[in-house]
Order: sequence, then structure tokens, then C-alpha cells
Amino acid sequence: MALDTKYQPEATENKWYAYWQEKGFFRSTVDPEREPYTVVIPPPNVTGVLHMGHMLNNTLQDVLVRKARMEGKNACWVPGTDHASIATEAKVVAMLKERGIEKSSLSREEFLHYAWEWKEKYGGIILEQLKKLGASCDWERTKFTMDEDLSGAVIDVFIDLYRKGKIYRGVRMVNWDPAGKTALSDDEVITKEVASHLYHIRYQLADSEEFLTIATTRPETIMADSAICVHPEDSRFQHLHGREVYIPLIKRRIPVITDSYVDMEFGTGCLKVTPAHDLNDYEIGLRHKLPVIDILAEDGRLNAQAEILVGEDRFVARKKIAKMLEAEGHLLQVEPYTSNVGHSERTDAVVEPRLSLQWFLKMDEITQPAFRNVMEDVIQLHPPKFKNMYRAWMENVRDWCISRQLWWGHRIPAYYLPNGEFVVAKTAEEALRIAEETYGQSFAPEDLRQDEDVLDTWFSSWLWPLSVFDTRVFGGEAPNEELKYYYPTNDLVTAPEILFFWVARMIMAGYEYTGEKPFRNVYLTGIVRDKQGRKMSKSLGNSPDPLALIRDYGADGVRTGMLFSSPAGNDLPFDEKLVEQGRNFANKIWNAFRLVKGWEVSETAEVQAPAAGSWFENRFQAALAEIEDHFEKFRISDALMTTYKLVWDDFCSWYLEMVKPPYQQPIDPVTYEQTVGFFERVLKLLHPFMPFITEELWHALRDREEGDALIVASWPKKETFDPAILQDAAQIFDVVTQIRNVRSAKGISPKEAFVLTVNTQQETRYTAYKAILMKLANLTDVQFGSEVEGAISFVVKADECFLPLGEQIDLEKERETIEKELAYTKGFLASVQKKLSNARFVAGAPEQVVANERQKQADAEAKIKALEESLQKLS
RNA sequence: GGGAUUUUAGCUCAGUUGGUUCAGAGCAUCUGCCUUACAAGCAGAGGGUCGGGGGUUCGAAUCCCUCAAAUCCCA
Repeated sequence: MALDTKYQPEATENKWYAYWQEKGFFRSTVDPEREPYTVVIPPPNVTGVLHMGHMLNNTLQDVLVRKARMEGKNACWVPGTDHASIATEAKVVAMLKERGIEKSSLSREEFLHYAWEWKEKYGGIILEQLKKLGASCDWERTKFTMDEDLSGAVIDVFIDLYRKGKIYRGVRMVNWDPAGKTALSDDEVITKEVASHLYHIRYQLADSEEFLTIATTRPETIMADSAICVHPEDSRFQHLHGREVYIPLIKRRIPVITDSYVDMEFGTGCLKVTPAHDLNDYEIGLRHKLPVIDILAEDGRLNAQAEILVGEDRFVARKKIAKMLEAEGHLLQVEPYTSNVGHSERTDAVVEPRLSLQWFLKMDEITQPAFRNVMEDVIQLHPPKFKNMYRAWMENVRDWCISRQLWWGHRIPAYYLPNGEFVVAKTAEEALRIAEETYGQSFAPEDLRQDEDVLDTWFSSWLWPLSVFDTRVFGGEAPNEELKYYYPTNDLVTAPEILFFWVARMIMAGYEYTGEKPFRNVYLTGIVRDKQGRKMSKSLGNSPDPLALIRDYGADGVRTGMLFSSPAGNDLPFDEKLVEQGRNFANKIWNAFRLVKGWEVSETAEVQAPAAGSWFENRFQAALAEIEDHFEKFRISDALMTTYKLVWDDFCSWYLEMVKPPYQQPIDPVTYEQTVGFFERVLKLLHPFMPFITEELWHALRDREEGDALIVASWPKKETFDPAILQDAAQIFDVVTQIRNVRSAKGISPKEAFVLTVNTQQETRYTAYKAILMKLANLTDVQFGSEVEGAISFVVKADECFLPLGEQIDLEKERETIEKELAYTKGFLASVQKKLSNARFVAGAPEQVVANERQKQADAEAKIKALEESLQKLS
């Protein structure tokens, strides 16, 4: 059969993915006989499409899952999506707008109908894309955070925490969009520089004819002032401490307070404090127990609390107030000023900081086990540097605002009563019953009004590692078999950006509802960035299309490309060169297969390299030990690199070259069997990284029985290896490289064969590898001796090697080279001797270190001797 | 403003409790090869005073201080 010289991934990938699914290799069910290995996917946004971050993240998960599966564990990777209330609602609103429908014209039910329609249409796309990447998820377990049972769990948790007294209602300042009449998250606010004015306004002191002057950009809010604040150390205002002033126009008395928040350099050094309309002022208000006076309605007009200009828009009011202040002589100065003003991403209205009643979860107690168990490494973060960040956050954690002014999500199960109270219950009927019991009066169902808000998306995804297995445990039921078997999960792979939003909260929920951690290890990936260091995002348009990449480079190429340069916790500066390297690697493996597949086996064929097998056997074990160590420490990039070098350098460049028969000649059966066996073993190591090409070659290398697939083949067992063999071979390889080097430097063709003469203490080393040495360096013989006429010489470790090159030798140049090396080695020896002659070193350093230094000394001395001999022969 | 992390070859990163071969890898670069597995390749080579300065130590990329730069989180 004629095989293409290039690996063609596309057909292979579809074929094997279908095969794996058809055979049910991704499926996991409870099996107490086997050790479970569980991973829950960080649920991507249901309306999202695959981006580079998902590619990296899910490749890593798939590597871990596939390796565990090959190790014989019951590997269970649970896929799913989350409802992402803000993002999804924004998309649905945008879709409706395109159809000419305003959200405000719809009822809640109508809107949700459209939202579900959207979800049904687009919700599965991202999971389908993950299949192209090769993700070996148990698709039968696919979950969605708004599935009926998962939603029930969220509501149960809200009720439970409310009854435990951990959930309360409180005031919080939000970004308010007066045009959209909705609260915005910080991400939806765009800050722009706006040309405005700084108004200098004087306030009269209550007990004298004096005035003080403040500077503000928002004169229309003076009616909401609760105090005037000065810096406690500001010498200009010491006389004002403890006194009171009148707000101009409305003549309300407010105190002068001191707080170091005030910037003495800015404005006049006197700050008007308006707790209802500025976040910093709100905090000053809390510290000084100031009243909160809210003068703005939800549409941005002044309300009755303002006393004057009621019903005017805030910007109209600003101009009118300025005029009124001027008329009364209170406006001293208006200076131009540029300020940063938040605008609504969607309506472009100026965002108003606004106090609103929100639901909060108390964090003081629920964080305790989550904090302790990470600090004590019960749950390990990889890399551990994130522990510091985690601690900083957990030590300064604030109560969690869990309500959102949206419709898409889990509606808060609180029901308001006509008497101003509310009850929390799973259903309206239950709420009615509780209300009647609690207040001893009867209510009609329509008396109850359910809270309009939904819960923060994280309030459902924090349950994810539990709720994908068991949704009833939150209602107080005993854990089911699934939860008992699969939980705690093993590894979680996610981005550091959501270490607090998601990871920490999952840990809290895990301990709260099971008393047990949700996972053992958290692998934190980096962010995929472009060459300029910018985060890849759709809006910047700097992200390649992942599916196009897979099409162009193959899924295996893309997977390895992403992993080559992404140690845990480090950002990945993406470069198409990386996936090109991945593709080249797949091609290299493909061509190694072509070589082996092309061999004809013959009983009479000569064994090329008897020592090759035992060398590679040991080399493989050494690499395997290293790979296992890397995996254990979650150094996935390093595990890949070690595998890469084992395959490319050791297997292809050294081993296959050793055993390869001369052109068009057959290979002996023993070497062939051994080579196919090695090939199978390297395919196993490669499989987690490159599942498709390895499965393809697994089947192409031998005839397989039904169900003998690489995806479920056994991971190679770690065995001891002999470092002496590796050392011997390394010495031989060094000699080969030196000979090639001499050829390269002298412009001698690799086809010209030589006799190598070696002066060594370890002749057996050379006889054992004689065939290999001759083959790889193109020698006609290897002899031993200390002198060769007309030869060029070089020293490898302590061994002196001679190649007879006749007239091609430039004696003067050779001498120079050797003298240079000699001087260098003498310098090195001197530094070692200096160390050894230092009594404090010999006394203080560990025995092993001193022994090493002595070895270095001996090696250097031997080398100097060999070099000096060479030099002597030249003269 | 508070906190965290990072700074090692052109790029991306290793470098384990300070001590093996005088700092390693991959990619990129340079040189020579279309040597029938692979030019998506083969063979070989060059490249770093470990961000700057100071200190501790017999010995520092590694520990301490200081300065500088970058990134991230919280406000």
C-alpha cells in the first residue's frame, strides 16, 4: 500500500470519534470494583461558541481523563453548560431587538419563552465543538444548570441557607441604567472621559455668618447631602470640626465631619457627602452613621425627597440648580473639568450609582472550611502560588450579593405579603401556607408577590460538582449512590480569573452540603493571549477560529500545540507556530509508522544493532518515570515535552536509525517484533495528548481484535531501569555526534567511511555498541590504540578518539583547538581544586557534594591528560 | 489606594530543601544536506555577566534588603 508522506487528519478524526462513542468508551457508571476518576467540566456559557480558552482548558481535562482511563480507573468526565444569566439575557434582548421587539413590552413569561427558544437553538453548539477537539466526555451525563432538577437544587439551597440565617436582604450600591431601568454589572459599564464642570458652592455655617466652599461636578445632588467632610489633619479647617452648615436652597442642617478619605489637594479640600448617590460617599456614610437620602427616581428624575425641582431630569436639574445657586450668591466659580463617567454599554445612558435592596449570603462562617482546607493542602492548587491570592481574598471576603435584576435564571423563592413581610418557600402554595401559619391570617394566592429578581449564575454553578450527581442532597436527603461513588471529584481544570467567583464557592458549597471537599486538585490554566499580549476575545477579533485551526492542523496538532507552551498558571501567548509544531510532530509519528510498516520481515535477515533493544527499553523507562513525575505535579506541558523528546529524539532519531535495515533489505523478526512493541508503547504515552493519530496507528500497526482499542489499552507500567546502560549509550552518542561534527566542520561527506581508534579505560563499552557506532557514524571499524598516524583527535569525557583524515588535517588549527580546550579544562580544574582545598567547604558541605567535586576533579585530570597526549602527538 | 504574582538565550518556559558536567529545554536563528520514513525533514553550530544595586555564606539564578519594570485581583 502506498501511504501518503503527510499525515491526513480529517477523515481519521471523524472515524475514531464515532468509533469511541459507538463502543461506549466514554461512558461511566457506578462500579464499586473500580477506582473512580472524576472530572466535572467548568460549564461553558450555554450561548457561547468554542474559543481558544476552552480549547486549552478542555484539552488539559481530556489529557487527564484519558490517562486515568488507560490506568484502569473508572474515568468519568461530566459535561454540561451553565445558563449565564447576564450574557444570555443580553443576547436574547439583542435578538428580540433585531426582530423589532422591546424587552419592556414583554411579560416575564413571554420573555422566558424566547430565551428558551434561543437556548434550544444555540445551547448545544459548544458541546458539539468539543467533540471535534476529541473530548472524551460521558455525553449521556450532559447537564444544564437550568435543568429542572438542578434548578430545584438551587432553590433548595437558597431556602436552606435562608432558614439557617445565612441569607439576608440588605442595601447595596449598584450601577443603575436610568434609560434601561436596570442594574448593570461592572462589565457592562463603559467609562468615558467627559468634559464637564467643577462647581464651587458655598455653604453657610449654622452658628455664624461664615461660609465654607465645596467643589462638585454634581450640584443637583446637594439636596441629598448628609454631611460635609474634611481631612482631619487639614490645618485650614480645624475650626470647622464638629460644627454644622446649611445646605443652600433647602436650608437643611448637616454636620461637618472628618475622614482621611478626603484628598486635601483636590478641589477646595471640603467634600460634600452624598451617601445615596456615590459609592465612596456611601462608605463614608457607613463609617459615620450618616442618613441616606435618595433623591433620584429609577428613571433619573428628581423625586419628592429632593424638595425642589421634583420631576426634573437630573441633567436639566443640574443647570437649573446652578442658576438658582448663582441667583442666591452661593455659586462662587465654575471651572472646566474632565471627569470619567460610566455609560451603559447598551443604552449609552450615564450610569447612576443607586442604592437598592439586594439579597446577600453571609460569608463569615461558610468560608471557614473552604479557607482552612486549601491552606492545609487538603485541596491543592496548581501551581501553589495561587494559595496566596486565595488567602488574600478569603481573609477579606465580603458578603455575596446573590440577586440580579434579570429574568433569565433561577427566580428568588421569596414571596412578599400585603403586610410588608415576606416568606421564603419552594412554591407559591407552600409560601401561602407558611404565611398563614406565621401571621395567623388567611391570604389569597394573588396576595403573594414573588420576588422579581433571579439568582447570580454562580449561585447555581457553585453546586456543580454535587448537583451533576445528586440534586436531592440539598433538600436534606441522604446522598445517592452516584454522589457516594464519584464525589469528591479528582481534578478541576479552570482559569485563575474565576478562582474566587467559582472555585472558592464550590469548595464552600461542598463542605456545607457534604462536609467533604468537591475536588482534590485545582489546575489553574493561563489566559490565551495574542502576540501583543492581549487577551483573545471576539470583540477584538484577535482570536483564530478554533474549528478552522483543527481543520488546518488536525485536532492532535492543535492539542499539542496549545500544551507545548502552557505551564500551569502561565498565560499562553498563542502563535500559529505552536500548532504548526504540533502538526509536524503528528507527521513525524506518521512517518515513523510508514518506515516500520514498509519493512519486509525475513528469518535470514541480519540483526543490525543487538544493543539497541535494551538501550531503548531503559531509555523508555527513564522517560516514563519522568513523565509520571510531571503528571503527578500537574506539569502537563513538561510531560508532553518529555514524551515529545522520547518519541522524536530517542525513538525516531536514535532507535529507528539503529535498527533500520539497509535500503530495500528485510528486517529480522526479533527486531521487528521488538520495534512494533516499542511503537505500541510510545503510542500509549502519546494517546492522552494525541488521541486520534495514535488510535489510527494502533489499529494500523497490527490486526486487532474487536474492542482492542488504544483508548482503553493499559498505560505502561513503571519499572526500574539501569542508569549505567543509559550512561554507556550517552558516551557512544557523544562520540557519534563528535564524528559528525568533524565531518561537518571539515566538509567531509557522511558517505566517506573511516576507522575509529579509541584510547579508553572502558573498551567493553565500545565493543558492546560497536555495530551501532559503525552504523550511525559510518565507520568501517572500531579499534583500540593510543596512537594513530595522520589522525585528527578529539576527547569525549576521558576517552581519546582518532579519525585518520590524512592530508585533510591542518596541524596548526588542530593544535589551537586542543590548546583552547586544555586551557578551559585547566581553569575548570583550578576552580574545583580551590573549592576542595577550602577546609570550610570540605567540612561544611554535604558528603555527596564533596564527593561530586572530587569526581569532577578526577574527570578533569583525566581529560587534561588525554588532551596533553593529543597535543604531544601533533608536535 | 490595598494585596498578590512575575522578571533566566530572539520567543515561551524549566531550574526541586543554596552545592552534580563551570545555567537547561522547545521554538526561532545560522551552516551543510532533496542521504528513498519524514524538507511538516536530516546532520551540525552559535546564543544568557539569571531585571539593577547591596548583603548573608566556603559557595547565590536560588536566601535577605533595596530600586525598577510588567501582569493580575480587590476597592
